[in-house]
Amino acid sequence: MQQFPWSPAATKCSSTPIEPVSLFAEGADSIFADQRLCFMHKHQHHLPEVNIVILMFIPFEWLHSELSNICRSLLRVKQLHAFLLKTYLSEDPFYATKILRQYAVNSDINSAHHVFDKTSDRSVYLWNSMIRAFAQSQRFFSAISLFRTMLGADISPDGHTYACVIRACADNFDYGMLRRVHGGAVAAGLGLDPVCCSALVTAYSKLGLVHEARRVFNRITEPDIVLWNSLISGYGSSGLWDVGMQMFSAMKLVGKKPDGYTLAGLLVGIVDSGVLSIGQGLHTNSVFSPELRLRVQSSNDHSKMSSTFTYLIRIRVFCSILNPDLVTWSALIMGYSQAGVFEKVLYLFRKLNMEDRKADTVLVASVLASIARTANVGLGCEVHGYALRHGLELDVRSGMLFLIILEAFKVFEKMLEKGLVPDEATFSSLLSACCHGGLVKDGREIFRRMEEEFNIRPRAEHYVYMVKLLGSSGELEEAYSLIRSLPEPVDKAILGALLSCCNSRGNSELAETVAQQLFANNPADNVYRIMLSNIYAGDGRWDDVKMLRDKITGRMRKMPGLSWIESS
DNA sequence: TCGACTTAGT
Repeated sequence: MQQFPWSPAATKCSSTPIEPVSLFAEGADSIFADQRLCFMHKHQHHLPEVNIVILMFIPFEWLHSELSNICRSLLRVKQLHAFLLKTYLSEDPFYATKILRQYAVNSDINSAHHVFDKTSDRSVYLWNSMIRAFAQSQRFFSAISLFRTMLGADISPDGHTYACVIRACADNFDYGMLRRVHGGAVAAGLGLDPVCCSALVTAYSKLGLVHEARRVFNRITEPDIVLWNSLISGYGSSGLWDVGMQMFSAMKLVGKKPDGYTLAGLLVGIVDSGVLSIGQGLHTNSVFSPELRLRVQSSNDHSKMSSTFTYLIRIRVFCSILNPDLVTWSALIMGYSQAGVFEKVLYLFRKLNMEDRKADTVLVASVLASIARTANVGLGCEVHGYALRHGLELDVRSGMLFLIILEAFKVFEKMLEKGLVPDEATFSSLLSACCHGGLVKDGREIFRRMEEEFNIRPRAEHYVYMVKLLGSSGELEEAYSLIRSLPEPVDKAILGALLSCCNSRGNSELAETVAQQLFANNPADNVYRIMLSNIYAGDGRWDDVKMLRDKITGRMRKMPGLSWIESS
């Protein structure tokens, strides 16, 4: 960092501490045109004996915003760290915490730990950030052991400390540890701490123990918004979105204003439950009437429920929230998209745009993929146009497959007309198109013709398409019998496709059969470990879950959600 | 004096 000569402004004011801003105002900008302006610490006791020493030509505002924004690269964090080390600020636990967290964000846990070690004056924030860094990088035992060290240190853990550890327990599916830490929090007098309790509610929900979550919630006399949201999300992800709706009403009754988290929690539950994919029929305005809710709860015949119902819920909920974030928008848009209410999808897309928010690639891709199921080219083009205008086209090509759905069969017919002979690849494309469009009947027909009419033996990829196509439309048994007609060992991609369908359709019995088979033949494959552990979790077999999880390394240690546990 | 607890999707 280049040192600048003393500025006239600085010498003039040298007898009294000055704010960087006033220094700037006094015409220093010409001198510091290139290098912002000099700063000094606001606290008198930090100042050296000389009245003013210019340490660096960087303003606090800049430094703070640099430290608070997430640094995109490790190099940048290292530069900032090196900069701080040249100043007395590196001793300050506040700045040490900021740097530590930036290292953690960039997955450099060793450097984060180094910062922690080198900081002698450790605030609760510093401890918590280090514990969180360990937990988020899946170093569960380091997190717990640091937590234990903290218990013996001369600083007391607070609600956030316990929240970090509790979350780590849930992420690690360690129910026993969760109970112990919960007990510890109560013993430490944090049993009613709002932050700690929010984490507990989320953790218990994540383990499929939403009733336990509710018990934690019930002990709090005046739950804050985060606690409400945690519980509502817990119900949503546990398949009990209707209870979530009741909590939502209760929440408004006591005057708590819902926010984006509330809505996302509700919507996720509704979307997950598949209620939205149900057709038309019932028309009513009394969205929250007990009568209607009863009807919905007691009805197993989902076809009686209508998109009107969920549409009204959504709009109501949405309007009651002032400033929905992208997660909320996306949850809503995805809900409409999956429900097939595409005019709403486009309406919200435009609205999102007008509010100066930008849909990200995942949202656009998801919407396109789900429009693909309707094979509506016009809509697809409109959304695709949106993607192009926003420079998202590179990421959404998978969503554009719907065009090939429609075109594939036309091309195929033309091929035959011209006397061309289709080959294996031709049928791959056709079956792929059927998969994307959910065209079960066409798929079956093409698969049959392929062998009978054109004398082509299906390869593994053709079976994968068929299994996906059948499985995702609920024809699990048919998919399984197709597989059983094959000689052993069955290609793992085929079995994997069926397993994935079993999981998403909630058929745990068949899923376990398939998973065991896969697991036996492919012991090194993490994907099947995760799917299998998901099944074990559903049966509360936490020891089995942990055993599998311990063998998984890297990014895949993050487990999928367990939303079906409570409902199954 | 400042930070932190809760949410989705190909």
